[in-house]
Amino acid sequence: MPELPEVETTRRGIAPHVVGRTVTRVIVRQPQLRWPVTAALAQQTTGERIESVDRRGKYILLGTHSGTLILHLGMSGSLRIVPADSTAMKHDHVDIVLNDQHSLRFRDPRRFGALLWTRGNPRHHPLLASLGPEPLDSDFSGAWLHRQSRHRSAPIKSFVMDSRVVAGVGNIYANEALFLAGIHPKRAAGRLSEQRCRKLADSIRWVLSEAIEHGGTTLRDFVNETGSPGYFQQMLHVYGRTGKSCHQCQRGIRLIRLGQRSTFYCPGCQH
DNA sequence: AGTGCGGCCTGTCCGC
DNA sequence: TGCGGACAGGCCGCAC
Repeated sequence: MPELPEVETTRRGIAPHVVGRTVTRVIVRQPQLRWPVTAALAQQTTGERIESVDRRGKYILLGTHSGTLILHLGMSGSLRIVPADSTAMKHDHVDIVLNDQHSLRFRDPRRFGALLWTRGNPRHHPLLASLGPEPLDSDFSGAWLHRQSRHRSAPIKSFVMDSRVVAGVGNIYANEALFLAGIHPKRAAGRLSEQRCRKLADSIRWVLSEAIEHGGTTLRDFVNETGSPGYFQQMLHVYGRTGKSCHQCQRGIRLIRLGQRSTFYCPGCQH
């Protein structure tokens, strides 16, 4: 479910409710997520005061004095602030109970999400260490994209979805950014000019920022920390629009598979 | 080293 | 209405 804008929307939503609070208890109803949620994690987190809520790619980082709780929402995860005594639903796997009678509740039907505890700098954690630049930071640019893509034969869409190239660009926004940049998703990454790389970097940055401003894209069941949906879906140009007419040229949007992922593009606008 | 695929899960939707 | 199969927003880890 959540791509970077949804994760950022979640981060901003929960931050005011968790920063400064202390974890009084961690309730694990279903430990089998992407990696098992251990008793040690619950023990290490309990008693810690949450000092910061950061994001790196699609990871949410809850910082405390002695370590960091790393959260990933996977495909179907969500976080909500709920009264601590509210009834847990079927897929509410973990509650981080806070000292204000509220809980940060992690729900994840497909269980591709993750909760990990790490001491020391979370950016050095194996899962985060090899992530590329943040797409909204200044070190991500057309020049970077151009340099990284030389002599690479992979389709440009797969390339920008590689988290080592740039962190957090998922399927929806990869499709949308390529449309905005006028680039065919199958084009070999290494064959893009620097100018087109610049256009693509700008498009990635623009589409992610826009989506964050609109509270994320609601597909199926994305909801923010209060349970309300995002409004970016109506802004999509290609994602999920197979056969519908292009907003720019009226031709039919096409669907192909690229690296096992649905890939949408306009045959008139993207080359 | 780079590329492409299988697999982890549940829920939903579509065609028969 | 029921059933099987395909598919879904992510990403690690493996084989080539």
